[in-house]
Parts: sequence; C-alpha cells; structure tokens
Amino acid sequence: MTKGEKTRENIIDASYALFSMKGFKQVTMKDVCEVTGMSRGGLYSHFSGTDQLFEAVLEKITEKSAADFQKEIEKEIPAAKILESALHLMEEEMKHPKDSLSIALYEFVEMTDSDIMEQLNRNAEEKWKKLIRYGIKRGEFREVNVDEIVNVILYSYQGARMWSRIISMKPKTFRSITDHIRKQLTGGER
Amino acid sequence: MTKGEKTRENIIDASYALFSMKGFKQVTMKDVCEVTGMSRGGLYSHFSGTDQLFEAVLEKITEKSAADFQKEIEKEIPAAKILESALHLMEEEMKHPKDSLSIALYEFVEMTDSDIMEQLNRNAEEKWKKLIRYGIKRGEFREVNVDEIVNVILYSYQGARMWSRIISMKPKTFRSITDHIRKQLTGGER
Amino acid sequence: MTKGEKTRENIIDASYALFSMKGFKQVTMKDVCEVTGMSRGGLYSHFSGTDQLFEAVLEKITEKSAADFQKEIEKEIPAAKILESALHLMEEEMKHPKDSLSIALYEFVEMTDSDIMEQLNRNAEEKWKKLIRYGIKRGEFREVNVDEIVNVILYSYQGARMWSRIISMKPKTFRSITDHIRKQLTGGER
Amino acid sequence: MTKGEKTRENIIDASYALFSMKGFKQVTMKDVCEVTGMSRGGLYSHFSGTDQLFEAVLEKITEKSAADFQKEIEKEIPAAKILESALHLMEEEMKHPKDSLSIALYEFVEMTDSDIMEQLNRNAEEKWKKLIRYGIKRGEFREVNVDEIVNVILYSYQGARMWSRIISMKPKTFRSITDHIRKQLTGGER
DNA sequence: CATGAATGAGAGTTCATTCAT
DNA sequence: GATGAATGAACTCTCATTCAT
Repeated sequence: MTKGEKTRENIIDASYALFSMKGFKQVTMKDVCEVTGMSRGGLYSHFSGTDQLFEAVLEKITEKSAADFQKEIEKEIPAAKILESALHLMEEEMKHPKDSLSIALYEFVEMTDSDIMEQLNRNAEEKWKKLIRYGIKRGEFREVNVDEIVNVILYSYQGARMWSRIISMKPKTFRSITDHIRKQLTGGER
Repeated sequence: MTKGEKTRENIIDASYALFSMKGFKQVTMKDVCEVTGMSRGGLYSHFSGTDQLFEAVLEKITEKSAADFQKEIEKEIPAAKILESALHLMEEEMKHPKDSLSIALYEFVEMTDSDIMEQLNRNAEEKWKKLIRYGIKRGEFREVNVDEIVNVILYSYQGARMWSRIISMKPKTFRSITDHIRKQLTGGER
Repeated sequence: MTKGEKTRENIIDASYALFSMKGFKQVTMKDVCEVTGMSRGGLYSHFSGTDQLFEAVLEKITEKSAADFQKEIEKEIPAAKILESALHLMEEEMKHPKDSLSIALYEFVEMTDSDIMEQLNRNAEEKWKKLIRYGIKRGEFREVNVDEIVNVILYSYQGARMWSRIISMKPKTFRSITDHIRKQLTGGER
Repeated sequence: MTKGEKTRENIIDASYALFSMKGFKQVTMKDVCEVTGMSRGGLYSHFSGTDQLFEAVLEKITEKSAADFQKEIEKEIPAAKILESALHLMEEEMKHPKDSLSIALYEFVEMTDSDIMEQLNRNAEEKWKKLIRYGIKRGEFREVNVDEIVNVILYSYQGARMWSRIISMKPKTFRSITDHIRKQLTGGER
C-alpha cells in the first residue's frame, strides 16, 4: 500500500465518522481537513468534493455489508438460528444510531439522484426473502405472506433506526419490534 | 386579522411548502424571500431565522394534527371502522411523501435539540394505544400485545414514509404494511 | 438615480480603470472590492462576476464610441478637416495606451467567444470607408483603393497602440503612421 | 545530448505549443506537467516557474528568427525578390495566428518588464530598413520615407496578426496589407 | 412595517511551490 | 534527476444578518 493509498484510507475512515454523525450535507471539506489534519489542497488531490468522498465511503462499506444469509443457508444451519442472530444484529444497530450512515445516505440520494438506495433496498429485500422461504421450507417458519412480512421487517427497522437518532428510545422498544418479527415467523417467543 | 398577521400567515404557508420539499437545513432565508416575494429585511422583522420560522410552521400543523380518535371513540363508532379510516389515511400519506415535514422535522430536531419529536411520538403512541384498547374492549380486536403492535405500526409507517421519498415504492408495498396491521388487530382481511 | 444605480456606476467607473491597466483576466473581484471600497457580497449583488462587470463597462463605452463621422459629413465639413481631427485623436490614443481597453477586450473575447470585437471592427471599418468615399466624392482625397487603405489604417493603428503598451515608442513613430495615412489620402503633408 | 538535456528540450517544445495557444499568463505549471507527462517536482528541477520556462522558449526561437535579409543582400539577389518572399511569409503568419507567440510575448513583457520586446522590435526595424535601403540603392524601390514605411509595415502586420486571433479575417484582408506595402515600395502590382 | 443595499464570515476550488522518498 | 503527496495562499461565490431610508 503506497503512501497515497494509506492517506486515502485514512481520509475515508475519518470521514465515515463525520458522515454518520452529521449526515451528508453538513459535512464540509473543511471538516474533513480538520479531522484528518490535512491541508485543503492535499485533501482535494484525493477527492474532488464531498460527493466523491461519500461515494468512496459507500463503496467501502457496501463491500462489507454484502453479507447475506447465503452461506448459513448452504451450511443448512437452522433458520431459527440464523434469524436469531440477524435479529440480534438489528437490535444492536438500532441501539447505536450514531454509527449509521442512514441519514447521510438519505441526504446523498436526495441530492444526487443516485440509485444506490434502490440497490441496497433490493438487496435487503432479497436477503430476507431467501431466509424466510428457507425457514418455511424447513418447516421452521409459519406459512406467512413473504412480501408482507419482509416489508414490515425492513421498514419498521428503518423507521426505528432513524427515529432513535432523534428521540431517546428504550431498548424495550427495539426488543418489541424484533419480538414481533420472531413471533410472526416462528409463532413463538424467544 | 391585521395586515401584519396576514403577512405572517403567508410566510408560514409558503415556507411549509419549502420545508416539506427541501427539509429544514436546505431552506435559507433567501429561499423564503423568493417564494414569498418579500424583502430580506421584511422577512426578518417577522422571523429572526429559519429556526423560528420552522417552529411557527410546526405550531400551526400540530394544532391540526392533534386529531386523535377520542371523538370517534366517544361516539362509540366501531373500532374496525375507525381503524379502517386511519389505515386509509396512512396509505395516502405514504403515497405522498413530498407533502411531509418528516425530514425537515428530523433535521430540525438533530440541530436544535428540540423535544418536539418526543411529544409528537408520545401523542401518536397514546392515540393508537387508546384505539387498540377500545377495540379489544369491544371485542373487535384480538388480544394483542399493545405496546408491541403500536411500535410496529408507528415505525413501519415512519420507515416507509421516509424511504418512499428517495426510492420509488409501489402502492402494493404500502398496502402490505396496512394489511399487516389490520390482520394483527382484527385477524382478518379488509 | 437610486442609491443602487449610483453604486453600480461607481463600480463600473472604478473597474474601467482596472481593466485598462491590467487587462481582463488579471482583474479579480477582490481587486474591484479594493478599489471600490465595497465588500465582497455587496459587489456580487450588483455583478455576478468579472464577465458581467466587463460587459457593463463595454456597454457604457460603446455607447460613447458610437461616434462616427456621420454628423460632420452631413454638415458638409471638408473631408480633410474631419480626417485631421480623426488622425489627431488616433495619435492621442496611441500616446496613452494605459487608458485603452484593447488588451482587456482581447482577453475577454478569447475567453468568452463574444463577438463584440467583430462588431467593433466592422463599425470602425464602416466609419472610415464612409469618410474616405466622402472625401473622394468631394475631390479632396485621391482615388485610393478604399478597402486596402482602411485595412492599413485600422491595423497599423491597432498594432501601434498595442505595442506602445509594452515598448516605449516615440511620438515620432505615431506621427509617421498618421502621416502615412494622410499622404495616402490627400497626397500631401499636413 | 544527455538525458537531462533531452528532457529540457521536450519541455520547451511542449510548452511552446501551450504558450502560443494560451498566451503567457494562462499557462500554469500544471498545464506543462500534463502536456509533458512529467511530475510536478521533475518539472521544477528544470524550470523554477513559467517565467523561466518562457524565457527558455524565447531563447530557442530568437535563435531561429534571427534571420534577416543579410545573406540575400550579400548574394545580390534582387530586392523585389527578397521582398516578395518576405511578404509571402508575412501573409502566411497572419493566416496562422494560433502558432504565434505574440500574445504570450505581450503578456510576458507586461508582467516581467523584460526588454526582449524592444530588442525584437529593433531587430525587425533594422532588418526592414536594410532591405529597403538596398532596394532603393539598386533602383528597384521608390525613394520612400524609410522610417515611415517601416512603421507601417511592422505595425499593420502586428495589428493584423493579433486581431486575426480573435476575429475571423479573410485572406483578402491580409493580402490587401501586403499589397499596400508592395505598392509603396515598388510602385507596382505583384 | 417594509425595502434592498451592504457587510463579513465561511465554503469550495485551484495552483505555485516544497520536500521526503 | 524524478516522483507525487502535501502545503498554503488566493480566488470565487453564497448567505445570514444588519441598517439607513
């Protein structure tokens, strides 16, 4: 990794923090200068503006988040178990709203007409549908209306995640959402 | 209504449109000048900044939105009927995301630490709890976990509403959310 | 004249001096701020950039420079007399190159693809052709090749004027150019 | 020629093209980097700025352009013939204004107070005077006022050359200038 | 109250220039 | 010598905000 690439990574990491805290529009190149300790010109030689910078951040995180349940399904891990860890992750993410790029993403899409959101949404949809069908096939999940339950999962999660950034929400609230999902799918309590 | 009050109302109405279109942070006093056709100074003699202006907008709409189900309940209108019209309204609102102040509110709260969101959220919660308990008492609704279902209602609605501003969503999607709520409460289809 | 219009005029006058001294590209809005004593924002509320500012300067001076020989011709003033004062003016202008917008014009045209130069050139051409034909008709001027002599007049004047900005030229040199023109037209010395 | 000298030559040639296209002030070291494919630092190790670079370009071309009519005169080639090829060259140069450094030179002199222009001007003056006197002595040219005709030659040529960069001029116009010169000197048509 | 001219702080951006490798 | 990352100064432009009229 050359010196330039290293700097680039540093900038991306530092601005990830900025974007998740402040959203997209509120982050200025000056802010990035400050947190990275770089000069204006140096920064601009890597990224020509916050747009490009945010895209680089997205690229980096979408690589990670590509994780779906495919592997677990192939290993024939019980659907209930996969569900359980997915719900756990959801709860954790709802509890730490400040780490989330969701607002930044939201603003970015509104400003740039990027279709990244559509993609992310479609991915999430597919991933959940796959899991639910797998669970039904194995007889672990009830014969739910897949489309309906996926919508409820995705949007209640997104809604809660977004709102938790601005109102203080109790863990119990997040729990009740994941509980609802679990009950819908398995018919039972955790 | 004096001339001054009229001007004030005009400003509020014009800026409502701006805020719902552009969110809170993106609206500048300059924008407001343009849509109202007023001069900078004139505008400032009514509102000292976008903060105050947005607060005035909020004040005006929260008066309206105070509508809960109290009246209907007092008239002993069947819970299923009240629910039906509430779900219908929800669907309509999800379909017209551009009319919504939700993003503006979101940004406003993040910037100003206002607790208006907490209030709005509590109100919505109370209103739905009241309806659900009323429906259960009348034997129209199933004996659901009230807290849980209210959370699902509120956050899936908010999530869908927000997301529909940035990705194109089919009416079918909104429908599946309201269908889910209906089934949870009444056990049946529409 | 409102206060705003007065300021506008002041800015135009002050920037005329700047443009003639420094050319077009070298004048920044900051320079204009300094010579007018105005703030950045104030300046920008009148002119959105040096382009617009220069256009305003041009507009003002082309109004003045519209002067051709039409009036004198109509008054049947002797062609030799009109010529004499025109040559005198030319000499004066060559002697004071710093007052000339020619370089600024040059740069402006190269940057903006404006066709103002073509117009100015055409005007100058027409004006001289008219005078020469008038002089020939009156028997005062020799039967010269009009196109040829006009080209020599215009370009030797422009060339001398431009060069005199950067090399020190003697009045004698300018004189020899006007002398040449006079001789071509009248066949005689001054 | 060492590798270093070769690089130096490459830089000079590449920047000649830049200067003739864009003038002096508009050429940045960044531009030169791009056309030469060199790095910033590499470039700076040869030339400390555009000033020095332009001086190197000038040095190279003034060597070439030192050509006067001395050789032809010594060979006793007829003055009319020398004149003819000089006028032909002039016409060609007026037709290809983009190849000319004249604007760059102009800007360079204005910025740096170099006296190179004075030298070039004096050279051109001397060269023409020599030719004209030679023609007169041989009885080929008319007994013109040498100073006057040289001024007309030089400045009408410069004026036309400069103007042709920014307004579209017909070959006929250039022709009429050279025709004028020829007629002045030889009294006849080509 | 209303106007709109003016201020000034701050963001975005570009480059000449330096310097460690 | 050559590289290219980094600096910092200068410039363009936008707005929130003030104030004389």
